[in-house]
Amino acid sequence: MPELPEAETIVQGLRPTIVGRVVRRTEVVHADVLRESRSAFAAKVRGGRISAVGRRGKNVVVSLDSDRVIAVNLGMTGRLLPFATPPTGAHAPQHPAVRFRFEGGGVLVFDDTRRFGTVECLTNAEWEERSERMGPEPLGRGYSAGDLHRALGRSRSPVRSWLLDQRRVAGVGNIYANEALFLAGVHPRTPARAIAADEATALHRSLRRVLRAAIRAGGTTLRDYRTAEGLEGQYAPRLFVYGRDDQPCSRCRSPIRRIVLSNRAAFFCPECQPEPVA
DNA sequence: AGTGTATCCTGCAGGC
DNA sequence: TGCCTGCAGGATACAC
Repeated sequence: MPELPEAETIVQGLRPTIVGRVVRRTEVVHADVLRESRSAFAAKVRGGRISAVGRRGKNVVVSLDSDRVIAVNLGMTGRLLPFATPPTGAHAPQHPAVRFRFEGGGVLVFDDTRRFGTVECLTNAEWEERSERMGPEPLGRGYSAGDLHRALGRSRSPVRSWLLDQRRVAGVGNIYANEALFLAGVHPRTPARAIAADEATALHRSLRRVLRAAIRAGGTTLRDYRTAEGLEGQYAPRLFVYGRDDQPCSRCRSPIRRIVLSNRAAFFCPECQPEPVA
C-alpha cells in the first residue's frame, strides 16, 4: 500500500490531532508488528509526549519529547487511525495491532490486516542511523535531475526495480514508479544506466509531478489504504497504467501491458514507452 | 550486481 | 454455494 503520498497524507491528518498528546498506555494486540518484546516497547513509549509527526520515505515518524521516535512502516495494509473516544461496533478498526491510549482520553490505533507493517520505538540517534541508509527524498528541495541521473548511472538494474529500492530513492513504490515511467515515456525494463540525461530529466519531473498530484488527491486507495480521517484517497481514477493491463492507453489507445520484473507486476504502454534496444 | 524464490499474513476475485 | 488458485500498495533473506 502506502507509498510516499499515502504516508504524507496520513502525517498531515495525524499532526493536528495527536501532537501534544501524552501516551498513557500501549496495548499490543499483535506483537509481530514489533521488533522487540511488548514490554520493552511499551516501557520506552510510556509517558512520552508527542512533539511532532513527520515522514521519511514511506515511514510515518512520531517524535516524542523523550528523545525517541515511534517509526511506523505501514507495509501493505497498515492504517493509523486516531479517535477522540474509543471506537466501538462497526466503527472499530477490524485488525488492530497496536493501540496508543492518551492521557485525558483519545487513542491512536495502528490497524494492519496483513501485519506486514512495523512499529518501532527508537532513540533519535538510532532513527538517524536508519534514515541515513535511505535514499534522498524525491520531493526534497535539493533533489535534482542531475542527482537522479548520476545515481541511475551506477546500476544495470531495470529502472522500475531501481525506483523501488528505498536505498536509491525513498518513498517510491510500485504504483508511482509505474506512473512516473509512463509519464516520462521510459520503458520499465530500461537498464538504469542506459537512461540518458534528457530521459532522467523527464523522469525526475514526472516522478515529482505524480507524487505531488497524489498527495493533493489524498493518495491512492485500491483497497485498504485510508487517510488518518478514515477516508479513501482520490488518486486511483487518475492512474494511467497501474492495474490497467489490457485497457487502452489514454494517450494512444494501445492496450496497456503487464509484465513481471523482480517478481512484481510492471505496467506500461508499448507505444508510449518503447522497449530499449538491447 | 542483480534476479528469482520464498517468507511474513489476510482477503478477495475469478474459474470451475 | 464451495473450493481452489492467484494476486495484492512492502521488505527481507536466501541461493545462484
